[in-house]
This record gives sequence, structure tokens and C-alpha cells, in this order.
Amino acid sequence: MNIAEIAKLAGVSRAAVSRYFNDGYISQQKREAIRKVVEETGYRPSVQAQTLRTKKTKMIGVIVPKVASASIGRIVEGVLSVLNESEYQALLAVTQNNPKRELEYLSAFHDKQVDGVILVATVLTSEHKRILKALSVPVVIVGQRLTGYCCVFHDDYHASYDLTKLFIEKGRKKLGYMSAIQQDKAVGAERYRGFRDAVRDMGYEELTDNFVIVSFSVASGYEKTKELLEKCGNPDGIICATDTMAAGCMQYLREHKIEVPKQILVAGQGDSEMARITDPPLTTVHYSYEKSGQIAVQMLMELLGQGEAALKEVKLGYHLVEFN
Amino acid sequence: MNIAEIAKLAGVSRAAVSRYFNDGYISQQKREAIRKVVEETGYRPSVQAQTLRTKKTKMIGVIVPKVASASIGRIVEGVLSVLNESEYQALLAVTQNNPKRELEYLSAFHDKQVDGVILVATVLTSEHKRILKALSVPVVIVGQRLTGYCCVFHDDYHASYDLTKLFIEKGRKKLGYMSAIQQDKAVGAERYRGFRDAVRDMGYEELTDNFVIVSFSVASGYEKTKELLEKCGNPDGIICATDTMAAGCMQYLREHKIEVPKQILVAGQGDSEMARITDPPLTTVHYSYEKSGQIAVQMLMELLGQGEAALKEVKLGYHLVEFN
DNA sequence: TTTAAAATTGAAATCCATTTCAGATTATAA
DNA sequence: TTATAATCTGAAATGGATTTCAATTTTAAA
Repeated sequence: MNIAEIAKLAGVSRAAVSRYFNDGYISQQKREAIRKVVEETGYRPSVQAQTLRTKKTKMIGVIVPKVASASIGRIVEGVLSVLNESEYQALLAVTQNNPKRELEYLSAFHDKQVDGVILVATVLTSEHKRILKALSVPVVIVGQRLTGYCCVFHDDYHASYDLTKLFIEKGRKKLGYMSAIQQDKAVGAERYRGFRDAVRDMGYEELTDNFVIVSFSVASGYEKTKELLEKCGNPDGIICATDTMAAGCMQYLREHKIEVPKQILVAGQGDSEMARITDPPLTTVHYSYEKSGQIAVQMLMELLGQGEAALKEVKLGYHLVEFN
Repeated sequence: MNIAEIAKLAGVSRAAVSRYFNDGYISQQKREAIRKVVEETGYRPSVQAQTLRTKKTKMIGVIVPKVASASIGRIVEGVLSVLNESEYQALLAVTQNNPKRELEYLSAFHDKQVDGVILVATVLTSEHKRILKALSVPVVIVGQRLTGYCCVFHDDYHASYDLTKLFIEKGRKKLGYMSAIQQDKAVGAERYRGFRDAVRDMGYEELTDNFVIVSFSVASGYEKTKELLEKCGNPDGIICATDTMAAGCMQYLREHKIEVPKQILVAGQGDSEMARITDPPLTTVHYSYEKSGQIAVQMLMELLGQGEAALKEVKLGYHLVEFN
């Protein structure tokens, strides 16, 4: 069943049938004739033929470091919920935090497989920037700020700052910090900077050896807690860059009979389900991950609609989550 | 840049260029001439034109109920890790547990958008079966067993059975069960059946009112725990269909000063990170979710390679995870 | 009633590759 | 050396839509 057959059955030209589906000029009678034939035959235009002709695939490439992660899962959920409502579909690529893969996909999408790209980023190297520049379709970056690109990200700095301030106001004097790699500007560098600045602004001595760097897993948080405790002497508070790390940290403290929050108060960031499950629950920060995914799609849609993309950079708010 | 231009530059016919890319008959000289031009121009054949001609999209439709879920996230991770290695890409559709959406996508993929479908299923209605039958591309179902279809699923029954047996062997005599909806054959019905059969086989009275049905969230597990406690009288063990529910249950018990495991021993299923984070950690069952995703792709690849699909049904093993 | 503007129409060109076909070359076996 | 098989080749058909163009019909304004 193709457009020619439908045209013949309806007694019109192929162009008319095409117009029928694309709201072109077409008289009532023909419209009705075509509608009838289409209904009877169940005809649907071939997506591939349309794509070949129009150069629009109606697909968005979504690149994520991993998918089995609370925060990223929520971003993806947000992206897809909005995409659901549109005519676009999502081509998902997982890089497994392998920069080579990330670049691969970025350029795979390059040859016009997709109409646009949403890049959920952790580390952005100069290589990334090079490829992004060469990308022929619009792109929106989620989770990181990159000057010159449309991006939606979180106020990591102030969130971490406020969290730290809260700890100090609660009387915690000696804080340790569990950080992500610094190459991750948002989750690594910014959150750590927020911590340090808060400590300094609150009048405490600015230490440079009160933190450890861990990777995004419970196990890693667990493993590095010992080192952090040693580095800090006897901290009475530990702030972590993510809930996942914090959960690992809690696990270590529990096993070593260190009382939380009595001896050490622990905070994570991300407001994941994990934060509510540890005993006691983690103090944490809520970042609007779903929302960032949703907004990313909206921005991309504006870019695709060739509107002059009013939104360029969107920084989302946050709020502290405290359990008593 | 299209095939015609390349052909002209290389001084050959378009057919020759096509053969160059598709390993057809072609002489060394022409091959070399084309290689050079392709290299210089950076030409890549148009995927859409190829698709139109060959009817192969090199895309797999992946339908999941949600993505921000530990178990499903792991399945998707498995699916994508294998797909990564192939020439196929994943078109992801999230149904948000909305059956209408699920059917929508299933039939959206129907018109040849994809070469095959992987359906991560929870509830399979007769409507599903109707659409599955009408599907013109091969499909593999993950997480549920459906006779007549290629599927990969877990041994939910025996896992739940063994878990229950373990509880009884440990001296727990009065067990409560937190179940998922029974329409979900695998996670709802089978796991509950395993529980009941184990209780009976171990010589205990078969009760019919020692369980509650909850949805897949921590909050729901929390809310329904009270009811379960009331229904059971004073249980000394609670087995849950998922870790998520179990985490909610733990939260309730903690808040109500019920000691775990002293008064009540709690088990989840799924071996998620959550299970290791609660205090004490949950007894749980490890299901190979990543693996099921991987195998699903392998099965689909066999179906696509028009091999006669040796694998039809795959049931994966499990093992108990106990923390001491 | 004219005239200008708006709506309607279908033929044909276009998008870009793959594949069949029939013929031409080259290699191998007899 | 000849017959046969194995390679190689390009013209043309094919897949299924959209869009331009020029012509025609309707409608609205003057």
C-alpha cells in the first residue's frame, strides 16, 4: 500500500494524498474521498520515504552516561515524558562513562540520524567541544553549563553552599567532604567549591586536605570513608556530592559503630529514594532532575521549530531536605 | 554529497560505489579509486535512502514501563550494552505503566519503524496479545513468560519459595507477605505463589489473609505495612515482592520502633543497592536483570538473522543474598 | 461585471541509495 | 586451446513519499 495506490483508489493525484496528510490546499470532496480510502485500507505514509524527502527523522538522540542511576534515570524520565507528548521519538545511547563512546555517538548522530541531540553530560573535554561544534543539528546539554550552548543545569554551587552552611549552623565544626572527580564541573567542582566557600564564609579555617574523591557508587563511598575520616581527624559532619556516595559512607559508619548523627552528621545530594532509606535518613538537597529533562526537550523543540531559541541557559533551583 | 557525485569523482558507476560499501563484486582498482574519493570527501551513505530501499532500519524498539527503577534500569543497561556492540540502535519508549501507551507504542512500532521489539513487560492483557500477534516484526518479551513468544524471564517462583524456606529454617514462624498486583504474573502472582507453597510445604497452616498488595514504590510499602501487621497479628517475618517495597516497610518498622531483625525479619527481592543500604541490610534475592536484557538482545538478533531462533524461552537462575 | 487574489490541481522532479539484469572480462579446468 | 565458471560492470528500475511549477477554478473586492 503506497501513496500511488491510495491516489488511484480515491481518484486523485498522489500530490493530493500528500496534501491530505500535510494540510495542504485540498477541496472538501477530495479530502472526503481520500479519508474514506485511507480509513478502509488503514494506509499510513511510509516514515522512511518521508524522511528521505524531508530530511526530518522526528527522532531525538539522547546520550547518557548510564541509565541505572537515580539522578540520570529521573532526567531520562523527564525527557521521555515530554517527548511522549510530541511526535518525536528518542534514540537512546548509553556511554557507560566511556568518553570514546560518547564521542562516537555524538558523531554517529552527526550524520543526520536525528533532528536534535540531548546530551546528559558529566565531563566535557575539549574533544567534546570540537565535536559539538561540528554537529549539524541542535543540541541541548543537561547537567552541565557550557558557554555558547543551550544548556539546563542545577545550582550546584549554592545548593552545596547552603547545605554546608546548615551543617555549621547546626553546630558542626569539623567537616569532611566526599567529592566527585573535579573534571565533572557541576557535580565535582561546583559542589566542592560551594562547600569550601561556605566553610570559609562561616569563619572557619580553609583546609585543603579535608576531602576525598570517590566515584559514583555506594561501594566507592564505602571504601573511601576510612580515608576521609583519617584525613579529617575526627569530623563531626560529612557532606557528600551525591546520595549514593553518602549511602556508602553511612554503611561504613554503621559497620564501625560510629553513631549517626550523634558523632557524625551525614548529608548527600540529589534527594533520591536512597536518602530516605538510610537510618537515619540523609540530609540532602533536592535537584529537579525530571524537570531538567523536561526543559531540555522544550528548549530543543524551540530550536527545532526554528524559533530563535529564547532560552539559552537555564539554571534550576533546589531546596534542602532535612529529616528530623 | 551523494552516491552519484562520488561515482563521478571516482570515475565509476553508482552501482560500483554501492558495491564498495556492501562488499559486492568490485575490482581492486575501482575499490581503491573509490576508497580514495570517499576518504577525501568524508562521504557516508544516507541512512534514510538505504532504509527506504532495504526496508531495514537497524533500530530496535525498546518498550519499558519506566526507566527510573532499579530493576528496569538494569535491564535497559543490559539491553543497551549488547546493542552497543552491534550496528543496531535503540528507540526507547516509556509507558509509565499506562497500558494504553504500551499498546500505542507497540502498534506505533508496528509500521516498520523498527526491525524488532523488546518488550519489558509487567502486565500482559489479551489486548497485548492481540497486538503482539499483529506485530510484523520479531519481538522478545523480558520479565514475563508468554507461551508462543520468545521470552526471557526469571525463576520468580523458586526464588520466592527458597527465600521463604530460608525464613522458616531460621525459625520464623509467622510470615507476612507484601505482594505486587496479581495481574503481574511474574512479580505479582509467581512470587506470591512461591511464598505460599513454601509455607505450606514446610508444614505451616496455609493462610489466605497474611498478605497485602502494594505498588512499586517505597511510599506504598511504607503505607501498607500497618495493614499487613494488623492482618497478620504479630508476624516475625515479612517477605516482600521487591526491595523497594521492603525499604518502605523497613522505614515504617523503624519509625514504629519495631526491631529488625529481632522482632521481625524483612526480605526484599531484586538485590538492588537499596537492599544493602537499609539498616540492617535486607535479605534479598539476586535476579540477573542485566543478563536478561543482554539475552533478550541476543535472541532478537538471532530472530533478525533469520536463523530459526533456537532460543525460545529462557528462564534465568537466581541466588539468595543474606547479610549477617 | 471586472479584476485581482486566493484556493485547488496534477505532472514531474526530487530525495539517495540498492539491486536486477544483461553483457563483458578474466580465471580455471579440461 | 576451448569451454566453463567466476568476476566485474553500469544502465535502469525501484523504494515511497514531498514539493515545485504552471495552469485552472473559486472567491472576494471594486
